[in-house]
Amino acid sequence: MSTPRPARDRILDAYEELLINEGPRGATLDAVVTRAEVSKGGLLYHFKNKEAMAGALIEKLRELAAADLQTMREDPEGPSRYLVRGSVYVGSDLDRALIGVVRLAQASDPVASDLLKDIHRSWFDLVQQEVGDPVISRAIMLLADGLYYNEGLPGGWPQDHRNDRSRSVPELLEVVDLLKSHAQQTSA
Amino acid sequence: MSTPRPARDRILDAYEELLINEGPRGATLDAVVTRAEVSKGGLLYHFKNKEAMAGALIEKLRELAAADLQTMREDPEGPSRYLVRGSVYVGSDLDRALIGVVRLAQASDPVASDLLKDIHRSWFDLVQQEVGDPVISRAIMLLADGLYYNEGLPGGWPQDHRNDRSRSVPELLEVVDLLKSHAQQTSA
DNA sequence: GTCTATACGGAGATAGAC
DNA sequence: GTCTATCTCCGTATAGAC
Repeated sequence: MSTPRPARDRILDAYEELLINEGPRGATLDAVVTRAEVSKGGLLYHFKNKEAMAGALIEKLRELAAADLQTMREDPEGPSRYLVRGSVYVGSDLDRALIGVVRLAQASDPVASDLLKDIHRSWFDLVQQEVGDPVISRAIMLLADGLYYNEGLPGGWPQDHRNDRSRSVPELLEVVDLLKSHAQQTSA
Repeated sequence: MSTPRPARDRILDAYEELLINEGPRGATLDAVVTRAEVSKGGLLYHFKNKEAMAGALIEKLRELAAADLQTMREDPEGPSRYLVRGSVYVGSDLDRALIGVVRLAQASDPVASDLLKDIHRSWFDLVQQEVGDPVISRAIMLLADGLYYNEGLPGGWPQDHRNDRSRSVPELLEVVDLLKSHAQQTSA
């Protein structure tokens, strides 16, 4: 007998999922309500309106991202490799919240955009601390961004399945190492 | 006395612009109609419905992309550098159509996704012909993708204005050259 | 804490006048 | 070829019952 998942959590998960798969347009209250198996009134008890629901998702991402940043700082492989590794969508809580909020940002939600900006900047700062050279750091960031968009966003680009995700990551990590070592040579 | 721009063109331009700036959600018939300065009936004379309007934009992109691919093939700097150069949004016809269609794909339009897939694959094929190594080719593609998303999509990621676009491109082209030269060493 | 009923507006689309 | 008028549906939100 597992306790049924609280309605509030079911609602937020459903909203997140719909944002990812259908986009902001598809993430209507009706759709959320159906997916979460609550009534419209039930939803609106937990979240005053749609904006409040988006706000809750954004807050959730803020917390998950802060925790992840700490992990990134402490990762023995270093921030660059951690970042690229983490830029393939595997459906973790962080992945889902992140892509959901990206969708909101794409729909011109300024709070969502601001948070993403913060997160992205934190990543960049860590990478640059490790790598030194800002141009190489930027190239690594772009590589990770491309990866995220390529594979994580349904319809963002083609998900080109010739390149099997799991196989291609170690190869990309070698490219990252190549770039890092070049940055060291330059600074020396 | 310049002849007024035909209504059909004005409509398509307005739709494109709204897709880019407001997303599919904001690109309503009402909004298009206002921006293009036609009536709703006028719009629906030229395009039977919203889907037809999207279809026209997709066709427009198909033609622009085909022409661009030819240019890419013939560019003396080679496909890789051409691609990265072209991956900063400068508001060309191709840029605008491309981002517009990306938005449609994000809203789960399968025709839009398919076309983007084709375009992306064509780019990859040219890059790989030039570079040889598939992993390096992929890294270059990802770099270009990241660039496009970073700078081209309002809200996609942060547009981090610390990195001035125009200044950063030549630096990134050097990274591309670095990757290319590494691919040659590997194959030798 | 969750439900039903309902008001309200916005968006897509049709019919037909000019 | 472009306009106005109008219909319908869907999505958000409120009120109030259980």
